[in-house]
Amino acid sequence: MLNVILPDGSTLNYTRRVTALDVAGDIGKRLAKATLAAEVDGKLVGSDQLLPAEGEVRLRLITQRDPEALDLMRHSCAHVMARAVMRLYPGVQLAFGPTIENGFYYDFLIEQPISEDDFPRIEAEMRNIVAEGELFERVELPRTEAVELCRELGQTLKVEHIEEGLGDEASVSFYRQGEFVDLCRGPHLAAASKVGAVKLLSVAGAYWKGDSNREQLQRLYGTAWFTQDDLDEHLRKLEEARRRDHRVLGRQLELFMIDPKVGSGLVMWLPKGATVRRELEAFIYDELLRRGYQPVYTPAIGRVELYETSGHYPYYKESQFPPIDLAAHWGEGEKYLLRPMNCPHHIRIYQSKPRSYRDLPLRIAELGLVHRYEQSGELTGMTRVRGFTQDDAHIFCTAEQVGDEFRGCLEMTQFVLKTLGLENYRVRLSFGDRSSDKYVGAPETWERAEAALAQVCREMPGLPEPHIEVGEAAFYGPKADFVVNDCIGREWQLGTVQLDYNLPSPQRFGLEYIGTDNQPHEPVMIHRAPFGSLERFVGMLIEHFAGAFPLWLAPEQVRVLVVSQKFEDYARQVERRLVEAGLRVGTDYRPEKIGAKIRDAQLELIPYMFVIGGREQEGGAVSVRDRLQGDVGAMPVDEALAKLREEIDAKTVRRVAG
RNA sequence: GCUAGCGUAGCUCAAUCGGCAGAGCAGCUGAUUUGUAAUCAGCAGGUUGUGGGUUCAAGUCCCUCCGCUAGCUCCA
Repeated sequence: MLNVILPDGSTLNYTRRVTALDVAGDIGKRLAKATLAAEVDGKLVGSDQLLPAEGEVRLRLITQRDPEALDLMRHSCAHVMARAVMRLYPGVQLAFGPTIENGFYYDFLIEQPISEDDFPRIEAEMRNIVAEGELFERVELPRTEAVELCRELGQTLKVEHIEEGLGDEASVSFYRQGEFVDLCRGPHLAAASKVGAVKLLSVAGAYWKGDSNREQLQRLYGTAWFTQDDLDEHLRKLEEARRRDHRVLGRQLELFMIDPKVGSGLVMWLPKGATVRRELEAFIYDELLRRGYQPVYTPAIGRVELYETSGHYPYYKESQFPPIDLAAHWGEGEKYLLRPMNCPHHIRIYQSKPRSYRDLPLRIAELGLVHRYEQSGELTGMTRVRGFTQDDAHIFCTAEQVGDEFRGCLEMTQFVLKTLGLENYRVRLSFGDRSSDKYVGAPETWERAEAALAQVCREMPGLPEPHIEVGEAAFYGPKADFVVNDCIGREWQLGTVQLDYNLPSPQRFGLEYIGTDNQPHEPVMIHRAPFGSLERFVGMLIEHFAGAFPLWLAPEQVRVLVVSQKFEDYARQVERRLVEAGLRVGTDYRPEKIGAKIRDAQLELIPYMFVIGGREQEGGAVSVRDRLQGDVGAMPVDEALAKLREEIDAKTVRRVAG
């Protein structure tokens, strides 16, 4: 006899074999109709799978309301799409078709390229399949028979996957829908008819098993929701993201440009973007000084030997601009590298004189310009570029000081992110993989460093529980990366704090300090660039604020508008006072109607407008128009000025969305 | 780097089957002197990304290179 325990504690007993769907049917007809799958003793299974004959099982029925449901439906949706593609393109080889955030994809090996023009056909075929409403039927086969089946079906990628990827499994499962059979762990919806509103989004290349030496597949991306409304809402969000694209806003608002004649991936900051950057830099420098960092300036190139010593040149040779070889041009001279990182220069500053334990921790900071030859397909706006400015610093300290210093880095990052209204972020701890030979240094050193990082993160007030990812570390040490959510929930990987026991070692630069025992010791290095690069950081801020920066960052903080050119003299007096008070002021003295001037200033996302006409001139006042609230009335110039000053000094973030 | 798509005026876009390159905004000139999201008129703006090919004829078809977009691979 089988004893089925439901989440509310009630139980049902069966002497015959039943499926989750049978149980749902015994509870209620509507529940049975709504049931998409089931969780049996914590494991997700199809609703049509037989429960054990006897014993006791905990059963939870999954309906649209459950968080797993969407994922399940999207997975079935991937199968429906694959089936549609196989009907339309004979000879297709199937690869993988998992769910992803908000949707799913499926990888196909086909000779003939699929383009977005083909989407309507594929979608139509998918609708046919959903209308046919066939059942997803689970079939378990012994490994050898499974291989045989895939061979018969001509699915050689699946054959390879069973033989190499699923080598340990005694049996493997398939899902069958009419003529369509696919290797799949499941579970699935009971039938294709439960698939909701679907839209194909894009097609792109992908490598078989993620290996760039293997076959290139065609990956079809789609999104799926239970209702048309949910789908429409999702498409609206995608549209919203496009509207905030920093590449579009960057051009519209004249913040930055990238010119192919100068070079791909090389950002030029236009005056308005430069203003935003300058304010951020000033803010960051203030915080660095407050926290005992010592700013330096060092050159953007260095001799190749320097990077051979650090190990970066051999390791990352392919992704650096090739050395400048003076000998090749002039018959004699050395080779220089456009620096791909700042640490060697800072290390040489450390080594410029003997260091004592009294000098430590030594914190050397620089907004350092570095260049890396990123692959052409990687370049994107300001977020992935070939020349960028790291908010870099290197901390040289004793092993005992590592915890405190690491904590200090986290604290400063928290403070800066909070100031910008970026309250949602996570910390990803990237650890080494002991089984890989990619990493340098002794395993004990790694263990110690990783334990220290994890402990500090866990003890840090206000910091979310860190996610640990093994195998993501830099080759010289573990790191903590900041992944920030912007106001529409997208993730941005920004900066990083990294422990380094490698560069100070005798095999590299051989750093030393004299300890209290009058003996030389090896310091530990911390690399930290909590915002990554200014380029990426500002790119993220543009999208986060949708181009409407808080007053302290806004390139133009106030625009003085005259109702008629008759009032220009008074307006110029007001303008002068604002400029003298340190505000960034623009003016509009065109012989235009006031409505047109306001419209232009609104579209340029200028936070405040001071409107001046006869009434203001008589009263020594300005009419203040707030970009967000509209007309807020007239007030004396001093009062308006004080209001703005206060908002600037407080670095107020008034609104990020919209 | 790979796969696919794309590249027309400063910007956003049009140009039927291969048949005289066009509009709006921005710009310039003139008129208008305006009270809280677009005043009117005129003018100018182009070797259709580059180089080659097919054709009587190429923005349109083919090839090369450059660039951009999506994704993959990479990311010190």
